[in-house]
Amino acid sequence: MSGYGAIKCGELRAEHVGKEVDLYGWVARRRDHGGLIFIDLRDRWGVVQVVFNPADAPEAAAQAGELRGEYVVRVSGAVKRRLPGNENAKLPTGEVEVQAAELEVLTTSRTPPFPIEGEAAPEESIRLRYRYLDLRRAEMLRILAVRHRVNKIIHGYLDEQQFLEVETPMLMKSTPEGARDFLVPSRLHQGSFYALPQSPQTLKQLLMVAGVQRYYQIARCLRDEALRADRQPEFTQLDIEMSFNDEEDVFELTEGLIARLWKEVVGVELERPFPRLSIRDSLLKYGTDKPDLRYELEIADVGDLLKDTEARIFRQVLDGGGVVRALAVPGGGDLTRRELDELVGLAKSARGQGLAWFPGQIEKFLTAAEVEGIRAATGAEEGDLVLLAADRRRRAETIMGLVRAEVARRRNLVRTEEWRFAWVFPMYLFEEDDDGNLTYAHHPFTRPVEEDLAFVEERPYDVRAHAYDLVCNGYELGGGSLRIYDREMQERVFGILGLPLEKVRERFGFLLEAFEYGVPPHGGIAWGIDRVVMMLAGTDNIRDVIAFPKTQSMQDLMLGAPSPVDPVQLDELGLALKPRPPRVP
RNA sequence: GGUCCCGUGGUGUAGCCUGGCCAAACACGCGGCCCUGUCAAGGCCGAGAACGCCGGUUCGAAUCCGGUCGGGACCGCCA
Repeated sequence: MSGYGAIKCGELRAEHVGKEVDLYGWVARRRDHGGLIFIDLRDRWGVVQVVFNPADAPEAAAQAGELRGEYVVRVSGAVKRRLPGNENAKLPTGEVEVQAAELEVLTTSRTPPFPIEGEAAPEESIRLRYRYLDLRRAEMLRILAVRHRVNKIIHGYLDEQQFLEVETPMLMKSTPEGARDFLVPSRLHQGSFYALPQSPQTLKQLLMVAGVQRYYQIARCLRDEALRADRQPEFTQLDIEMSFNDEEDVFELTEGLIARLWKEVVGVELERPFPRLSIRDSLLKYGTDKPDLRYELEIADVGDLLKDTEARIFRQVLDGGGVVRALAVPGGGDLTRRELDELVGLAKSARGQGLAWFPGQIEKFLTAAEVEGIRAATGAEEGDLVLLAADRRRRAETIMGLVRAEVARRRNLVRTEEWRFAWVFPMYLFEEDDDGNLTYAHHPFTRPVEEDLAFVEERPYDVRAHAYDLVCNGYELGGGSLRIYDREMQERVFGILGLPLEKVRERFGFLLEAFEYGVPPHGGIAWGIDRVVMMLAGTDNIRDVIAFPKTQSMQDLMLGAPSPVDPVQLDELGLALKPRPPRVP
């Protein structure tokens, strides 16, 4: 076989006219005229028409009658300019065709379970079951190519900037915080487990101690958490860390790379620098930490305006320490009851009580001054509808964030051609855990804004961090922080977190020890490469940018994973399966 | 842990709300025959689903109800 260097089907052009070629590819279509037979031959580069004419190649023409979809063939023949009037403007190869002299069927194919040609993808489970056929579709090969290009540009850019790519282990150590780990039992150390990396976070910090100074890695990360349209258990990060830097260096580097990617992959010149938005404003105005800025619709806090309200639903929430947030829907006065109910349903899906609105149900419980105040705060104009959510702060934000996005979508307010990047910065250092206790928002090594430590005792949740997220069009594309390098500062933070040094040592002793040997100030960022590729490929689904993804229930429908294993394997590992508790009907 | 949507020949859909006219329609695909310039080729003929599965309601269920399995979206979760 010498087809490797052969010309590609999809690359044939008028300039090749007169050449004798060998073509290798898949049969995309057969048009059999009884005498003449046309074959569309497809490879990764595209499709070209092959003509079999019994008058000049009877044997090949006879064989061609037996061809079926997805047969893999070799065709040799001459590239010819198509007869005038027979060109196909829809095909890049449409000016030419190959006059077949010889046909060799390399392999046959069963009728595929779904069409490889054609735009519409079949149901997801079928695509995943036959992923190799799904990937054969031009759209999927195109996305694979986008991903390849992204990786290549990343390598090139960071190499120019003198970054060193370093690989870190897949068999790591489990830590109780963060996402749930995937565990790997140790055979040699029975009863002990490795953990697959959630991210190379601690290792890249050690590489800074090592003096690498500029590190990056396109790293596979694994988290055993619930899936979403933009989340897979296995995903890929561009992990970056540098020394002697501040966040401005991270922003500059990142923006430069993002700008290059957008320019080279989709031909878009991005405006820089990216705007910045504090986490406080983001949650308040957009109800999310990853705002979509392609539409306005700002949420307003109207709790103060209602501090003396008689309306019971607001009274109760406000007295209970909750908040009231409001959003004006431009021209929303014409929303039907049904549409309003759907928005209420959205609020309920976030476990909220619902929504209030005016003009409408809530108006009779509010004073004219309150209504006017809220209208002013939300910028509502004549004919607008004002939606209100009253709840605990975090929940009210979630509800309003969902409502804001839904309203924008329904009313076609999203400027879909725009790329609205922003840095969410600064972020908070601490947050409240489920039990109302203070915990870290990112990880315990995130560097606080030093001046804010002055009020850490009184208002710990207002302490800012040198931490940032990169967002675009409602997606979080990456996040990072500067790290604490000063021992005193680190111990102080542990103290505030109520983490006894002993406890910390158990988990992160290796890191703390390393930091005793001359640690450079450092910080970095990690991007979700899958999401970057999603944006550049124009899909809203992470499964489309991963060659072999898992379903929402974390199964691989093609491999049939996960699967039970041979008891012998379990025994070798010193593992025994617990009987499943019987189902209680 | 929870909420919601979807599941009809190989594929994509219609039918389901308003049960009987549905052993189920349409398109593509598939098989056969005809056809020397098509390119979503065309023409003729044909095969193919008892409606994911289980149970219930009913004289009667693809259609209503419950459960279950599979896929998806979301909330929680994802330092």
